[in-house]
Amino acid sequence: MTTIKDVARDAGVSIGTVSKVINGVHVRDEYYQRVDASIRKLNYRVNLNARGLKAQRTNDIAVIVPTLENPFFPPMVDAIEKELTEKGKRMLICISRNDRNKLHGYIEMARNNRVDGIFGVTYSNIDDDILEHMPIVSFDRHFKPSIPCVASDNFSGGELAARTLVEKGCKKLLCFWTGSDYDCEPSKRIKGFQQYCLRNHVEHNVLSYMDYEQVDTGFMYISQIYRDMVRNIIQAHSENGKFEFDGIFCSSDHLALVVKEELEGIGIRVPQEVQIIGFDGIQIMNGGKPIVSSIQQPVAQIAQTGVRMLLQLIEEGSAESVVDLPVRFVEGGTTRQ
Amino acid sequence: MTTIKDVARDAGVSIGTVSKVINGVHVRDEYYQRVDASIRKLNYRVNLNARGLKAQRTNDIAVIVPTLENPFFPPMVDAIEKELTEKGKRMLICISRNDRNKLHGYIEMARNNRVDGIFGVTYSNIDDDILEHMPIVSFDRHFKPSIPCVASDNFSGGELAARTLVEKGCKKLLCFWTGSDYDCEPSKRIKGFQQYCLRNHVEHNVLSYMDYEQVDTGFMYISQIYRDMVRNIIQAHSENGKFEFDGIFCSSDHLALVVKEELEGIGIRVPQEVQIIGFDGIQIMNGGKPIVSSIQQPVAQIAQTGVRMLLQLIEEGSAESVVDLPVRFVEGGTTRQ
DNA sequence: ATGAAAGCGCTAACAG
DNA sequence: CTGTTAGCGCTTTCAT
Repeated sequence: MTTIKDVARDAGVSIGTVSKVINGVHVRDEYYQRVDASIRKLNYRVNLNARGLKAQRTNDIAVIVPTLENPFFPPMVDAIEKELTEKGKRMLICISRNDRNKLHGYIEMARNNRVDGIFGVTYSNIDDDILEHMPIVSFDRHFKPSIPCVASDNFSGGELAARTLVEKGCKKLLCFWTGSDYDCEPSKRIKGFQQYCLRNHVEHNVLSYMDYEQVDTGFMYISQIYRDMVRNIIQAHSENGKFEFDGIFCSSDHLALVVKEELEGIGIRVPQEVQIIGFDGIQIMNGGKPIVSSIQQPVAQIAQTGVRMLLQLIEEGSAESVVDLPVRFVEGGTTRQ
Repeated sequence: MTTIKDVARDAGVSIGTVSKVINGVHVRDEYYQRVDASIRKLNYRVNLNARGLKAQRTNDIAVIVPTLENPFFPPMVDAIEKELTEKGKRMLICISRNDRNKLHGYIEMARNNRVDGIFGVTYSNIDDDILEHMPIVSFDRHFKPSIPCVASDNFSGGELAARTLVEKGCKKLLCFWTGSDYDCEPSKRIKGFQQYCLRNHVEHNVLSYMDYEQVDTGFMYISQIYRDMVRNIIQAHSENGKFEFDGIFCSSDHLALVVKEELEGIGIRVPQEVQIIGFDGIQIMNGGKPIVSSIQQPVAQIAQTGVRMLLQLIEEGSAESVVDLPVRFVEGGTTRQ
């Protein structure tokens, strides 16, 4: 492997001069030409281990996601990768698979490997102390006050869902929640939903199903438990083939899809009898169309903002949380036109 | 940041001794205890830049995928990550987005950054010379003879699809191909399909639609062109609400899904009138069930085998292609029980 | 403007 | 078995 030394020898200049050329510091044009020619000729590349050793950074960012099986995450990873690449960073991906130990292992590894920072798109609990001295930005979750968080405007999302359902003719709303625990940003959706209903005197209820270990991280996709739970809840609120509510706001598109299927399974038509709005705006495998009517999160903007925050955190030591990225309603067939 | 030197000073031993402890070389127990204590006390971590500089490797593997929007890739990435993590490697993810320049940039970056090897899950063309001196294993594709390839037993997959359709009562088969060009492993599916039909005297045809720039890499998901193409082909082969074929083998689950939708769109029932079998066995967002009847690729096994090959290539300088990983038929509602 | 040289943290060869 | 030390490739200060 050719090193800076080889280039220097070949070009007949000192190592320092080659280094300057590499790093864009001005040198005499004649030298520049010679060095440039040698670099090409010898097919020289900087050794980033050496550079990182010297500079004490790696330009590597670790992105932690719980899974790629939940269709919300791949587009997110995609967007983050795009953003990081543009900033000249590399992306290390860490799939925690909702295993606390695995997650800690990753963070350990991240510190070990001296990644410059972490973008945490994950709902797992993390011990506070393990996060010390590591630039980290989290999506949707407040690990601790010192860790900035990026998120959509979940509160407005909840409001928007309720308002949209009402505007589309619903009289009795349900907020159906299977999700992360209450100190996360997403839980603000419930509050937004409730506030709209209260202020506008809309009859409503909130049903919540939690499982701190696996809810809403994608692992329930493969479990029948989740579907059974949905079915039971729907049956508990149905009578004579009629569902108690005519508008449902679900905590995720996945839940919305299951709810839709289960309602249709007992002969209730969607959106004719019951309208459903999910959250996320997932479009995967559906030709660019949302899979259900939904409150769509601005994935690209989340990635962009989160990466900007993280780089700022790395450079300047601090960054402000941004938790109001704009959501929008998208039509996906589970609401009336 | 505490270094090996700090630990040595704190423990009252030489850095050599600390190094030995770190790397599991035996030292006097008393020293071991002291060093171990100091490491904990000072929260010491090995600097992988320094280690990598010394050892001339990084333990980083770059995985190149065209996109994460095609639901086939995330589970693949997931499986590769799992495998690499088990082997103590880190995974850098590179999303080429089907942009030749971007891909080359990545490979350049990979060389620049001294990743130890590349796992290429991509159909893009790559200039031969850029692949010199880089341990690389590719999925499904033969970049050049020296680059080992891992793939499913595509030929058997094609046979299996044809046989299954026939066994389920189909009389006139269609192989509907939108895909990679013919020198890829996947094209063997066509051959397997044809061989079965010829040997068993089954009436059949092959329709192929190619676009080297974007076919089957997921980018057509958002394009109407793809759907229009499918619609046109279906209409061209339909008369009086009847499709010319009663069994279709599609080159991907995505195509199968579109075909199904378009057939149903003109009133042809699936699987009653026409049965469809896709390829891949995608289960995303569908509660563990395949989205269509399909020939399923053994993703975990592909990842496992590919990683093993890559590590062998890195360690020993060479590895054999494996292109016969077993596929199986999975029921997904588009074939009769 | 250029070159010489120190040193980033670690490993391994060698001397003791 | 332990300590000393050279050197991995690079950047950067400091003379020149």
